[in-house]
Amino acid sequence: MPPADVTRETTTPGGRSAADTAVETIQREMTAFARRARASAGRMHPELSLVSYTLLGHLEERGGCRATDLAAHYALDKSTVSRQVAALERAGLVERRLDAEDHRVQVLYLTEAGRRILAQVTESRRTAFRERLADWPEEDLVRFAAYLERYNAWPEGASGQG
Amino acid sequence: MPPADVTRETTTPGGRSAADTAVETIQREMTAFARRARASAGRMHPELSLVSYTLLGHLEERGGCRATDLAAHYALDKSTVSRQVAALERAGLVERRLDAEDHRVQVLYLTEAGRRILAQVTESRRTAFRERLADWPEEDLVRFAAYLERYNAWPEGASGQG
DNA sequence: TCTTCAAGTTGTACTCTACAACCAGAAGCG
DNA sequence: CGCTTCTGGTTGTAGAGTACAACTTGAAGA
Repeated sequence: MPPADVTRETTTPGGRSAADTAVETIQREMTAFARRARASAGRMHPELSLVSYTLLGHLEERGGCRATDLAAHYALDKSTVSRQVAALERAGLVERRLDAEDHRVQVLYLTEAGRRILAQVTESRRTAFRERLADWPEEDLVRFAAYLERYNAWPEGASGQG
Repeated sequence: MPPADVTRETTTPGGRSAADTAVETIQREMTAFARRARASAGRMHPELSLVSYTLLGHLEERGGCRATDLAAHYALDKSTVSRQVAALERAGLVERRLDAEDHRVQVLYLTEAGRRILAQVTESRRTAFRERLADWPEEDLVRFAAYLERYNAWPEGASGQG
């Protein structure tokens, strides 16, 4: 693990910049988080997987979109989305309506049940997050949120993971 | 989505505390990250899944441990760990040695090949992270890293996700 | 019209995962 | 000692999530 050519200010006694160490930590912690998230989400909400949850969330936010848009936005294969959507439809959480303009596309909408489930899971997730972040000073919460947004703003197709 | 009874200082014009909004954002962004991480890690390093990677990493860090320890540490079923370890052994990345004391346990060690692959994937992941974080001021990197560590320090079994 | 493109579906296969049933060695206890 | 119980690990089975390839159907252009 060579020190690499970062040209930043601070360096620790070990010759490694503080930025280097921080990047290392960010990598490790993001990885740890990712590893656990899916499983623990599944344990908490067996009725709605992490993927289904985010798909429903996107639908709610957009108010309706095409399967292809979901695939592109989440970097999933269209077959995967097709099956996910089919499952959500079977469960009565989304409905599809043929586009009047283009008969190939079907626009997806949340049903009432879908909206309800989504709100319910969102609320329970919110509670869990709130509990977890309960003793953080507001200032830190705001900064952490900003960092995450900035981190995730990285374009989907780029090389960085996540 | 009711405002909920948070009793913190700042409130926005909309009557929602800044802390509330921040928690919301943290939840959304962590979820988004988790959803994408596994797939993108898999695309980047087909030779070493995210799970295998973290298992090898743990082995390197600890210098050898039991399958049960891995299962406990990562909240995985022992059967899952058993199969993962079997695959890693087939690939020649780890080796098992029977414990002299207790003939039920097999202690796992990284092989040379395992150490090499791990270093290689770590390096390539590090590069990707570095690229992604290239234009962050050092101060922000350090703070972000600290926040993540603090966030992940939440005990494994607790209700918060991740 | 003929070709090419785009949206979705279906067949197939692979990985990760959990749960349950099981085996083998260890430990405690009569 | 011998029985029960506990612990570490493997195997059978099943299900979710995913990708890739092949296909269908409708739209758009040459």
